[in-house]
Amino acid sequence: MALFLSRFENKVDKKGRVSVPASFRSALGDQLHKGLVLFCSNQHACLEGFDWARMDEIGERLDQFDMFSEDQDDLATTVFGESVQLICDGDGRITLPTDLMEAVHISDKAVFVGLGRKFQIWSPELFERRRTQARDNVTDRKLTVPRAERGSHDA
Amino acid sequence: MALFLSRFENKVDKKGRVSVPASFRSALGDQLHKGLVLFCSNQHACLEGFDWARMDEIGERLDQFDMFSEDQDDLATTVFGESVQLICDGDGRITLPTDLMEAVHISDKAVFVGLGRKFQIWSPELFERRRTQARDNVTDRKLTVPRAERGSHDA
DNA sequence: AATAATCCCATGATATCCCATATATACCCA
DNA sequence: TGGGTATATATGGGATATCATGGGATTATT
Repeated sequence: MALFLSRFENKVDKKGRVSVPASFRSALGDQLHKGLVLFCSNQHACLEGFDWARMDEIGERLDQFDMFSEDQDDLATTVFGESVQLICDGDGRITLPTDLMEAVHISDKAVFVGLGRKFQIWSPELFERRRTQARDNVTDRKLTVPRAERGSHDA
Repeated sequence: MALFLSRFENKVDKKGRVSVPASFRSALGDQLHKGLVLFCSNQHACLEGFDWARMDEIGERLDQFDMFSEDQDDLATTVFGESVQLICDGDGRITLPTDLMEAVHISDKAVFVGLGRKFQIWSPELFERRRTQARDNVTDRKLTVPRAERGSHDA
């Protein structure tokens, strides 16, 4: 499955187009033609991006909730209801919907941040803040990558 | 899995290219084509390098967190967001990104230090300092290599 | 027809490929 | 053992391809 790495700051032109980093595109492999799925993060002022395979998996995981549970509905509504599918054009660009851009304060520059299975899109200013915050959390709370195989770890 | 050993001082040309030591390359084996993953160390003024399999594994492990957990995001942002994937060219060289070079004060020479599962890249001057410091720590504190099987020692 | 979305091509910058050379190490044969 | 040759590795430079980006043309949309 796709693995998204490192950071890229790309320009957003006046039509709202941004180049998806080439390495992200190649990470998608043959999933590329299905495009990306974007939605507003619930935690941060940024967009979250996934490939289709991952969206499928999110569906699976939500299925583990009790059917008709409120939680499932809430999550499904924010994740699936709010998400958009964007196809790359011939030059590897996507056009960011204006409402999403406004929601996360992106105007003329966008930072793509690889987070492994997913990636995020930030305004450069907000990401700088987020970057130090994440780093501080990791050191303060001594977070480490969990060992293989154990059950889910959460805060 | 790859084992990185010993030290090599190689030149960095004006394009930012360095030869990856041949022994490191052969340690990578068939992982070579996927390249190396580099990022700034949190402890020292140096770069840390892993093979791709290792990165994949970290992605795998982070997957065990609940989706959208804060901890997962913090870790992923610092681990994946800060790292870069570098592919060796036909002559076994990588081009170091300028921002990484500046961060660890590498200009025209780079020292590759094998550390077993990972390796580090230093500027020759800083490494000399680090070398004596590490040696002193080991003798002062009588450090030894721990036995097998116990808990994971990870970044 | 007016507006927006998509496609297509041009450009500059950067990174990648390819070949030439130097240097060191391993190898071979007398 | 010694001398010489072959192989691998490191390094330099120029040609080539890729990528990000801008602008215009073309097609949908209503």
